[in-house]
Amino acid sequence: MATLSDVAAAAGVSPTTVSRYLNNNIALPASTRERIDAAIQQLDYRPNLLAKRLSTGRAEAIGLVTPDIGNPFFAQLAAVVEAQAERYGYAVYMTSTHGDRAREIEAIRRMRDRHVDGLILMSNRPDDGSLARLLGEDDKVVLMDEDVPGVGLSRVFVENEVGAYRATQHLIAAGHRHIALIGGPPGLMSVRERLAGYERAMAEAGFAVQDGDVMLHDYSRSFGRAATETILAQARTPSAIFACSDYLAVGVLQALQNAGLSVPQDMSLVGFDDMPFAEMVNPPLTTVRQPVAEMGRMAVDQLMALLNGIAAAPLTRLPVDLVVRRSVAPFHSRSI
Amino acid sequence: MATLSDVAAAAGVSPTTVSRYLNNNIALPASTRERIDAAIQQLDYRPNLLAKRLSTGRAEAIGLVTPDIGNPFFAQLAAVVEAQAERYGYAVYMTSTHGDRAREIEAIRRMRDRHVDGLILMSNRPDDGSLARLLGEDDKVVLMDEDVPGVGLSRVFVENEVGAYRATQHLIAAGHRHIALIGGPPGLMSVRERLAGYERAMAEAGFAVQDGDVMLHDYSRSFGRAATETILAQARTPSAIFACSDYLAVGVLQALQNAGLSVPQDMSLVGFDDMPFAEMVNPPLTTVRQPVAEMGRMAVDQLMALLNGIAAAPLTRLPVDLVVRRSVAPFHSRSI
DNA sequence: CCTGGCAGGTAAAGCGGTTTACGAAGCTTA
DNA sequence: TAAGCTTCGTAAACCGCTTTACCTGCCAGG
Repeated sequence: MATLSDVAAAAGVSPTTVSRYLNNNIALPASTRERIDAAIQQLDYRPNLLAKRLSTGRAEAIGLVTPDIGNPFFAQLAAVVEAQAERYGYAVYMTSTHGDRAREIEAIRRMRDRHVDGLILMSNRPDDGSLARLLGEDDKVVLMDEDVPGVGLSRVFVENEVGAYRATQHLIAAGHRHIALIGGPPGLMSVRERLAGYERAMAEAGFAVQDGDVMLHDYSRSFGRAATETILAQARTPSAIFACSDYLAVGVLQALQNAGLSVPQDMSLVGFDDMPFAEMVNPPLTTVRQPVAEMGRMAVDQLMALLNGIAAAPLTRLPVDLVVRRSVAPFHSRSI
Repeated sequence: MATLSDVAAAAGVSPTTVSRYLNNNIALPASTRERIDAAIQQLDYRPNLLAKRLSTGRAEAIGLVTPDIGNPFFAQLAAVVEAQAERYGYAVYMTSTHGDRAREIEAIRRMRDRHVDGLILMSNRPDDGSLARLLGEDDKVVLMDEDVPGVGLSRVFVENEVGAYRATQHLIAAGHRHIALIGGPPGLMSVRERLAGYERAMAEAGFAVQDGDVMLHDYSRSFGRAATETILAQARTPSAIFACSDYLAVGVLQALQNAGLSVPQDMSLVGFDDMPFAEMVNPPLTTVRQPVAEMGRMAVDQLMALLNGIAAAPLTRLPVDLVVRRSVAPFHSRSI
């Protein structure tokens, strides 16, 4: 590989000159420029980024920490983040934490080691304070999707409360009065907010939320299934379910199918996220769409602002949309 | 940030000593070791990887080039690759090419720039030779899932032909004699091989493959839909379809549903890939499972072998499995 | 008492860039 | 004609670590 010095020698100038020329901080006459360009061309010179980075202290890379890059939601987000980062000329390091504290910490370390200039962090477990402590010392971090309470970082979230409110309202408008909620880990911001939206809609409509109507555990398909089975075993079953994620909703769907019930005739269902598979399941799922593309872009934009020393917005809330498909039907009394 | 020299000064030794101690190539008495350890501890020293890399020339990172990290198939693969690379102490740079030649080339460039030590490359478009030319000069590259003809690189593929053969046989065993195939881009290795497996099964059973029974275009849902519409418009419609990807199969499912036909009663269907959504669609899709976890692991293992100067296997073929769900029924003549 | 070997280090030259500070030559301009 | 400004550049330190080659003192063996 040709180095800067090789180019300089070939062009008959000093390495300084070539470096400054390439970084646009020197004015050179056309003849010199041409000699340098020719040398670069001829030697097929490409700057060694490792050296550049050491020298400038900038890695021109960001880190993306996700719970699981194999999950379509995070994968989509990752795709957008990568595309947007690329527009700024930044590369993206990705790492999956698998809900593991050690790996979250490791990812943050990597940033400190100048592996990356900044970090976009998605967590999916309630923090016990250790993450907050670790992040407290950093500032080139943007939190996306889920909160880490107690740190003064820039955040990009969606309107969880409003989304849940609309989803519940949609069910209420269809005539449902007894609506169950199945949600993720208690303590997680998204869960709290979605629960709050549901409760607000129920309260405004004057409907009671009873014991056993709210089941929180995690955002998995298997919990959707288990929770549904529990619900069906109750004396008074609801006529509709609001599942706080599409994964949960698919679990609900499976449990209902196993029980010989059909959606939406026997049970109405609304999900959250609008995962790619939401329109492929049967029936196509009515759900709350998260603006994945915008989230990713916004997170990168905020991070770039931080890296350039511009104060980023402390909190961005992106709007969600109710996507009406075919998993909700008007309420009609029937015997389950 | 504390540097190596700071540690050395604090421990009363030279930087050389600290460096060699940390890299295990010096034998030191316990007292010195303890002084160095204490200094590291106290200064919270973490080596600057950028400097280390420049010095050693090793990035301890690999690149993963995928057509689209937002696609669940590639996302799953990415997750496995990342996990496996981590076990070797390597970080992963990911980039999506969006089927774009320029971005593929850019990704390969990045490796040359020593951004990464090696590359795992997944392409999804037939190469016109430009990729092969570019790769011809490299050797720390492993090809996964899809071929780039004409380069002498290590490859990790699945048994496409066998998978298609089994899928077709499964339909034949159910009594189907007229089976259509819907596939991806002609010219792509996976397409050619899957087509070959289908043709072999048909030939062995003594069934003709007729004009209009094979439709190739791309691996998208929309083509699955379009191809199915074309098939349904034909005079003689098949009783079963083998879709060369689950995305295609979902498109087929939608087109059939739109036409008022149900699967598997009116049409049997087998997919390929076993995407996460394959068991969520209705009916759950019978499909050929690719061993995603093994592919990813194997690709990383091969790459690590290359990086350590060990010759990697030129070609690894991983076995596939037919996953029987509910989209295939015994043939019975009926009027469509 | 000399020699050789081992334990316990160190100096210094990279790796390939960036950046600060400085300077020579040539041209104006008063 | 001297002062001053451009124009066109350069020398050298530095980023933080690795690595090669070497050095010093001490002890054992002959």
